[in-house]
Amino acid sequence: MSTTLIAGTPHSHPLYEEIQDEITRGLADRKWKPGDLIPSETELAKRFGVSKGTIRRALDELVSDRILVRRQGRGTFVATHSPDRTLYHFFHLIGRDGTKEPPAAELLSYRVIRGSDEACDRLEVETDSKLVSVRNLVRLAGDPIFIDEILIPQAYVPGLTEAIYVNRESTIYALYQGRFDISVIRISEQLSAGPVPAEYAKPLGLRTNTPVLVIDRVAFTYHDKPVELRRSWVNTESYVYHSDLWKG
Amino acid sequence: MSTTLIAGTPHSHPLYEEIQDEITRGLADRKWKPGDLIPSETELAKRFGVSKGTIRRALDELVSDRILVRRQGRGTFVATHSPDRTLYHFFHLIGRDGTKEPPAAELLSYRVIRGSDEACDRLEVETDSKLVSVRNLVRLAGDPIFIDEILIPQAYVPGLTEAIYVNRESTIYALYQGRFDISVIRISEQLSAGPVPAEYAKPLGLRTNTPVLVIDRVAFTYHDKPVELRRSWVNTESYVYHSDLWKG
DNA sequence: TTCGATTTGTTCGTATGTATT
DNA sequence: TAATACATACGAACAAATCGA
Repeated sequence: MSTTLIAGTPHSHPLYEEIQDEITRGLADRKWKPGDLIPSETELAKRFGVSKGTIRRALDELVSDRILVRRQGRGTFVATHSPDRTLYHFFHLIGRDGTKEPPAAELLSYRVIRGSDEACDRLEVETDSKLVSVRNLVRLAGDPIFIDEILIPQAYVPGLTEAIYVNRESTIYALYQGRFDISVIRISEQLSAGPVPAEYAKPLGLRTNTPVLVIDRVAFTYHDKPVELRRSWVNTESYVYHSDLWKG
Repeated sequence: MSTTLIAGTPHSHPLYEEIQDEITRGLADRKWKPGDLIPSETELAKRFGVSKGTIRRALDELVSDRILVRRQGRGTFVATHSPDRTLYHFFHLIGRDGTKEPPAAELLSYRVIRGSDEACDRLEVETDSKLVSVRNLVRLAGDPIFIDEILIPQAYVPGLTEAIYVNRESTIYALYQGRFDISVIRISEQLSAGPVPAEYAKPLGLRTNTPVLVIDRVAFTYHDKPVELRRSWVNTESYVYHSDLWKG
């Protein structure tokens, strides 16, 4: 109806995509927050002036992307970074025998720095922007397995302090979401191998130059906006990175 | 309507799942082969005695898993291992600058061996089964980047010879599919870091003990049946393993 | 080139089943 | 129990792409 058709431009978007965009915009604008119940399919159908089937079609992809969660008899909710979601969706280290262990982070350093050109570029913020830099030693089943270096624009986490960071419950992504309204919904990782950095050999209990897995991660929120950079150095003696293709 | 409802047993499977299973069975049994046109939605609806909507629902997941491909105006086809599919779906090495290069394999050795207990176990074949073992040096943009060791039960590729292997067009998975009716539809990989094996240092142009990325892959066909093991040692100086989560 | 038949893509509406409150 | 919400299934209509006559 409001889909104005201009001659020559075959206005390719189907209705359900437009509605999907509208809903995603509502999520990005925090009209609906993680954990919230969004309007029922019937209500949305009324509001957008389309059939229930079209609403379902619009929600389908958001549900399969784990941005929304449908619960029969209750409603449709905005997904949250519950421990299990973060653990089994964004955490890919498993034991060589297939076992999963919850990570336990120990803070090594917490600083505010000026971002390098490359970091600012990848985060799509101005050059020299202030970034919060956090380094952790992470243990699995008690053993030190990897070291994390996290970079996030300070502007995205106003008021964050070392104390708040350390005393958080649950994961970092849950902290971003609960306290700063930032929902990480997608990550992109590049993996390579390299010698363990000199200063990390000791905390990881490795000899100099031992090969470690290097994981470079960018975390994105809605509309593919990058919000966090993270580099991990992993001792892969007992744990490996698991990638299942396809499907999730 | 024909879904006979027995009191107490809440006939757990929805209709579209049953139909999905039927179709998957047809694929596994090679009733429809890769590249084939499967019956139209209308025809399938008639054949199964359900509505077109239910057929679409049944096909949806197979399409999103890239097992089937829909083409408007033409029909629905069984997916094939076209070069681009294998390259962009099962091949995850990209340049550090994001560039993609087609891999060019050079045969190092082709043998038939007795599988180790572990290999036979992971391939779900009898202990001591004969396996074809292939080793390749793979170049990207002309440079030797990684080495492959492939293991596949000989029973799965009857008549395969070194000549056939070397003279194949396109990828190995396309060979499995075109000549041996084996469609790889899913792979599972475990990544770790380690020193380059002594015998591979030279062909890869690396110094002894240089860290390389080790990729352990299991390839599956329909019904999660494992068909191939593969281990790769990758020089990650210029190329990295890319993993996008989520979505494909 | 045009036209019609076929096939998938989109949208609508309705009915009924099942889970939750 | 009743109301509500999602899940499944059916059927119909038209749009868009394809292909051959």
